[in-house]
Amino acid sequence: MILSASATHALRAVAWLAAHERGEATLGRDLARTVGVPAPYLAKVLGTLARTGVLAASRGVRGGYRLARPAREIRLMEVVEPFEGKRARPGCLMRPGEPCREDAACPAHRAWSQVKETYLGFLESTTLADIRGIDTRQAKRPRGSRTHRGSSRTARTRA
Amino acid sequence: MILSASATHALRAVAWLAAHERGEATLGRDLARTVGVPAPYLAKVLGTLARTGVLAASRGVRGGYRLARPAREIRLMEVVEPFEGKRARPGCLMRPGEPCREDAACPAHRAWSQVKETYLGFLESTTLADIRGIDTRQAKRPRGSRTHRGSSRTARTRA
DNA sequence: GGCATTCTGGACATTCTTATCCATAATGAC
DNA sequence: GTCATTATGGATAAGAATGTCCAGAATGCC
Repeated sequence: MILSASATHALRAVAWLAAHERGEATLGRDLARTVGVPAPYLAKVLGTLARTGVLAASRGVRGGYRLARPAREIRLMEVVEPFEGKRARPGCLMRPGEPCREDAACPAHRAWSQVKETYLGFLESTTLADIRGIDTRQAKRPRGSRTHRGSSRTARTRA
Repeated sequence: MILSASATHALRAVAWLAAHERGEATLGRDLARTVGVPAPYLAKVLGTLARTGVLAASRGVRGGYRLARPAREIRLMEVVEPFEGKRARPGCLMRPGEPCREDAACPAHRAWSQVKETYLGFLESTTLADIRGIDTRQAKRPRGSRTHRGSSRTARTRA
């Protein structure tokens, strides 16, 4: 997964907007339906995106959301960062919060730097136009399959 | 950050053990001190690691923890996975839970695959022996600097 | 102005992660 | 066997992420 649920919701909603740009704005509840996320929650996410300047929101009868700028001027990082916080820009593997120190060089240091660079590079250089082709709709779930979380964690009972 | 706090704790504790292998076992509280994590919590993490077969724990007077196997036979993935859960093995960018579909190919698909491969490759191919050189000790914090989290999230008040 | 429509904002509920506390079981030394 | 020592397990709490609910504000149309 890597990205948080909110960041993924944001990405999917925004990708759909990029793929279906037309004159009219898209309703929040319609976005929620195609993305497969509860509408009241997506509303929060969309609100953040509007404050950030990724989306332009308009109220009233013909209102809704649309991209604030052309798709190829919006980078994924911009969409994701407000929801990922610090996680969007990974630091040192062993001392989170501190920047990687070159002097503590070890085989793992180089490898980890490459992981970070690939990850950051992806978010910084990919734009919504690049994602446009993706089909954002949620696959219909098998009805009542709660994604099956938390089976192998610290708190687990057995093994 | 990318990795959860628990996974990072685990990594640091285990890396220290790899770097300081001697005859004796290391006490849980000593590990907690060098890693800079509250001892009662690290205990849980170490317990999980022991159940998983990464550490061998022994109780009593000369007890403590040591690596269950030689450092170069323990891969980072093995240490991290019990704490990262699904996140350890990232899936499709836009449809978390579902595997990436090649037929939905788009420029972003290739780039994202590369991110995943770099990340997975790092965890799967790096062993504790590779990390041995790292200095695991926590940098002394400026006294009362609570890492400063959660300033720019969905719930934030302004901007 | 009045009204339906749509986003906005705040409070609240729920779940997961992180962290703490304490009793208990295992171990080795005597 | 007794004792100090050390890990183990369960209950619990604080915090963040996620999700829900509802009143209110803006907008366009009549």
